[in-house]
Amino acid sequence: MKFDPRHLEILAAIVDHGGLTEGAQVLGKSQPSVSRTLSQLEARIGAPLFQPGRRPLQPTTLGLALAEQGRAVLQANRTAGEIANRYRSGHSGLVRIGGTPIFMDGVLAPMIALFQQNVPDVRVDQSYGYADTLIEGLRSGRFDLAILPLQPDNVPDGLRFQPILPGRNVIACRTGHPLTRRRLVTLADIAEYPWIAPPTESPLYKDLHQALSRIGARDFRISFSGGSLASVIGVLAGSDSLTVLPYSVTFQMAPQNQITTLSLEIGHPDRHLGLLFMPGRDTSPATQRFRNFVVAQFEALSNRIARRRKEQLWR
Amino acid sequence: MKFDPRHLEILAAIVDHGGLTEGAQVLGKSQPSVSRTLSQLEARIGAPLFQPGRRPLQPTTLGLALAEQGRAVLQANRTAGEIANRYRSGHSGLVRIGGTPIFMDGVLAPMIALFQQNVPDVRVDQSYGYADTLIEGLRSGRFDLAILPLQPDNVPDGLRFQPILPGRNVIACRTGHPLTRRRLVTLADIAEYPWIAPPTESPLYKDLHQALSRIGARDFRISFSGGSLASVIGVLAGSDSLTVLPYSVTFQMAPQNQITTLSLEIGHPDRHLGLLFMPGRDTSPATQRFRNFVVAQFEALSNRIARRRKEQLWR
DNA sequence: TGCTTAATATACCATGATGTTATGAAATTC
DNA sequence: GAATTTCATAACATCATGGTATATTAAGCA
Repeated sequence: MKFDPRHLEILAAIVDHGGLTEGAQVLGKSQPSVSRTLSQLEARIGAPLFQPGRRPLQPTTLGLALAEQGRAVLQANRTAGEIANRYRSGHSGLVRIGGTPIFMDGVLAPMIALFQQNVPDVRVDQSYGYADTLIEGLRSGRFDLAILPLQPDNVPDGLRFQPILPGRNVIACRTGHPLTRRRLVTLADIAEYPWIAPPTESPLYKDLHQALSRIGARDFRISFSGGSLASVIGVLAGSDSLTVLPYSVTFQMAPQNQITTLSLEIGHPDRHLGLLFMPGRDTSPATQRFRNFVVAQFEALSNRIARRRKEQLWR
Repeated sequence: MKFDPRHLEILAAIVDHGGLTEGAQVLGKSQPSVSRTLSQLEARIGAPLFQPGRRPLQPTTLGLALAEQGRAVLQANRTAGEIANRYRSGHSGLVRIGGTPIFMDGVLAPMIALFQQNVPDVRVDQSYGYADTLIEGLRSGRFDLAILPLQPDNVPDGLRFQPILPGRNVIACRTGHPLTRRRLVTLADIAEYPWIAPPTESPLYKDLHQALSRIGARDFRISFSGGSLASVIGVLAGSDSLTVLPYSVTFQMAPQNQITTLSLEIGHPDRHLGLLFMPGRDTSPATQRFRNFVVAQFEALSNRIARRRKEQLWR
């Protein structure tokens, strides 16, 4: 024998609220509607679910047993609603992000950790990639969100770019590096040190070349290249090599006291770090929540950077 | 957010059977119907429950979580069906029987025990009463079934009577009673022993008087009266008193070896022991099962009595 | 008892969800 | 790239559900 689970729900409501009228109220239905459903149920089963001819409507044993199952249905329904609500409010779900490795490792990873402290049931799938890969991933729906440096006037068709930080690069070295003792670093000073180069596909790689050629450096020596941020930092901290890094990355890593920046101004690329996504596709609530969170975090980061600069100028 | 529990069931079926088509088959619905329900669900939630653009239809995390609740609904629904089936087949429920005390205690109680060995989830509510009470109880719906001695041509209006044993009374005494040694008991023999009388409302009481007057006994002495079967047997077994009991009762009690019967024929009342019930009222399956069981048991009892009598005659 | 009140059942109608068949579109498979 | 499987869409019928109005019935009370 097969029931309509809604009928079991209704039975449970009647039993639990002691009467047809109250049960109907709780269910948000009219009393006659509930009454008829009950009649149908009893007719289907061929047995009374309530003592017949009793006005405060007392359930039979059978009625009680079935109401129990109705409660189970109600419960499952409720938790299903909960699950959906959590999803719709962005408290659970999946965010698939892609981004350039250095930013991902240096800036975003700590933010993801913070995000998941607030919203632990949102799973974040992170992938590495450079512009072309990321754009393709967004278009094909493999990513919900990409984070990468981009020229704001060069945004791919059909995608939206939300800048979050100006692309400002600096020359980084280990703390305690000989050059950090000098108040003013000249081109001649840096010439003798080897360089760590990012992977060739990385935009930073082009930045490095551009910056060095702009300040007139030529024939610089590359001692290490192609590593992730972790290996770059590892080599940097254990040698007197120099490298080019986004300022945001060095800023975020400042507390660890492993690396620092040289006070040699190099030109800034005309790119902005930002979030890229497809405005057409209906993004999941979790993704939206994550995007808002990242934007807010970068806002905060930007403020901290500005304050820091003001302090340095003041000194 | 509130769901239709049937939709959750459908979702669970799709997930568990790996696809829309198979899910629909299991549910006994057409594939388009299930497909639309799924679309509606996704539309309501505003999120895909299955990876879009995948043909063997793989569920998302959200889909899996909701399917889990759907399974819970399905499970509750299944056990509700089980409960109903058990009820409808008479394997659970309530039987309210009323009957005359002596028969209830002496004959029916052991049968109830046997019945509940087969069908342990059927509850039996037993009440004592004599004809008028029982008839009134049946009419008012307080009893499902009554067991009592009745004249078959004197059945109350609107009730049906199903005879199960002829009303045959015997004179009972303790085993080892002085009279049991005699091959033939005469009126003079029994005159000196006191009598145990059933309660005055009991039909047995009238039977006792009728029987004794029919065999010519007058001025018999009543030493004890009004007790239930247990007290009657108690007094009977502990004294040389005599009493009148239905033969079925003494037969059932023979194995205990407490009481026996005198070979003094007394007249039989024109009543039959039988089941009384209202044919109009829809009896519960458990009641029907119980009635069938009791009838069968009495059939068997009747056979045993007949065999026993044959054996005795043979001797 | 008989009256009053509260609770439940019934009648009737409207509507909307569900089910069906027929058919189209898309993704896998070979 | 054709074949096949799988899912989505369209159009329509129908039945269950929900509503309002009203009758019926049990409980409570004088």
